[in-house]
Amino acid sequence: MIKQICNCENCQHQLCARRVPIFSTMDSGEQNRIVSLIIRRLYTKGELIILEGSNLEGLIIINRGQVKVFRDTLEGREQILYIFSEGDFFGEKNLFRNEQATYSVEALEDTNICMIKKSDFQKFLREYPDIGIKIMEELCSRLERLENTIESMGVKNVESRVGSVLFEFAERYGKEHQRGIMIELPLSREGIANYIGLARETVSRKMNLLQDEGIIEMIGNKSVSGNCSVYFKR
Amino acid sequence: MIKQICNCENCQHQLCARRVPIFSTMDSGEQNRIVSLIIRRLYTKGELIILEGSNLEGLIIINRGQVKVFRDTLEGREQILYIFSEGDFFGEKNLFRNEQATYSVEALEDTNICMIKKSDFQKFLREYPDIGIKIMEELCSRLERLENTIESMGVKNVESRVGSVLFEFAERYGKEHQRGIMIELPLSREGIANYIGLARETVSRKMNLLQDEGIIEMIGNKSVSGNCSVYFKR
DNA sequence: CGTTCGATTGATGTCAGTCAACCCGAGTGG
DNA sequence: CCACTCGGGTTGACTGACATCAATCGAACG
Repeated sequence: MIKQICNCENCQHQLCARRVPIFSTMDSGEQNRIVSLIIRRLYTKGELIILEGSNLEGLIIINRGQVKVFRDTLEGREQILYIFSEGDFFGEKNLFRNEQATYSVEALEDTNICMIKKSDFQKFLREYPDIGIKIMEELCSRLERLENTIESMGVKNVESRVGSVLFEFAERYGKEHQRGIMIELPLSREGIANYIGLARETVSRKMNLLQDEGIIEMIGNKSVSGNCSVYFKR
Repeated sequence: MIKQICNCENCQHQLCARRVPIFSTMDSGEQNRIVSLIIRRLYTKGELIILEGSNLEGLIIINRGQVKVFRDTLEGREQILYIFSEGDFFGEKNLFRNEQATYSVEALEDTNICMIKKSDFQKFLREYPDIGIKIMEELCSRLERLENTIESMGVKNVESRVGSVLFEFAERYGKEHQRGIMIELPLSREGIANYIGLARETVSRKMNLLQDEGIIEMIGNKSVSGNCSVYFKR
């Protein structure tokens, strides 16, 4: 069996700088400079990476794993804002302003992160405008995703909202399969509910409905170790 | 009486480059270079500036006036995403990617805009990384606003959603007044409804409720020439 | 085998959307 | 000056969809 990921410190560092889209335009000498500045951390599933209201020390990039970004609302509900995985970054809001985090971040699975201190990163940003452009592109696509979310939340048809979120997961994590696109859901029913602002029971019901209509097919409904999977049919 | 705004072409150009936060870090020589590249246009109230799906030629900056950014949904509703006014910019999404506009933009009042062609702007961006940083900051605060919107849409308490949007307007357009913060609403009831995803009647009812509770006070309810105003009480 | 936790299902209540009527101020035109 | 229309705002009654509450199920795990 081939060992797919080398676990030594150096390779992980390399991976981080090389795999991440925002550094992709730099040559390897420049990437090495970044590598030398990176601080690594490992979080286990369920661990809190950032607590809403705390201070952020720098830009955080996910090297391996998956996290949810969320807020706990006054009403006691949890609103999930983003699901981030390998290559995604966060903490960018606080690179310039000195404000507290506006959200909490929790590891959905065991997760390796790389951190670049605010001051270091600012230096790079001025030296390599292309990094800034990459970040802008990413921020723009996040804006677009949030705009889509708001549109679909404003338009109220709950069933299509559930469909949309499954479709979003299919695009990001789906694998081609003869029966359709196979998705390992990153979230439980409750998680999905918190992502799109519904009650968990409603998500349950609507997913059954989508299955009855032949749009999706659920497999291993119950938690087989992680969440259930879904086929998005063609 | 002092003429507050000079209407000659040059001054308007100057204003545009000087007033806009994203160019604020440049010295006047650099600003003049930008000025020379700007294309100006005037739109009258109600006029469409951008149609969803059309091609964008560059970055657009609002010099004077106010616009709404929205999408027409399949269900026949209009979802307003942003209200932009003097100094705000849009079209940034298409500076790098060559995609069609994902929203329409309409002038809410007579509006002067300045446009910088995509290619010109990209050059500036690479020359002055600070511009990029300013844009990133602005994109981040838009993200934050959308995140707030999503949280409040997900959390469903309709009355506080109406309150939040009034508070947002108060922060952006409010003037101090002995009775509270005076806001000239940029949107009609229907507009507000389309902004936060409610029915116009519901907005009406909830605003009355907020008034009964002594949180706001409405003046000149009916359209006296533009929209009604509101005091946000202390 | 019992416990736990997520998912499901059913019954019920509530709140916002919808439909319809009406109000009111502003134009308009005779 | 008055009658008319027009458009936004308001109000009331009704309805339906989703939240809520409660019970049950079923897989995983000790």
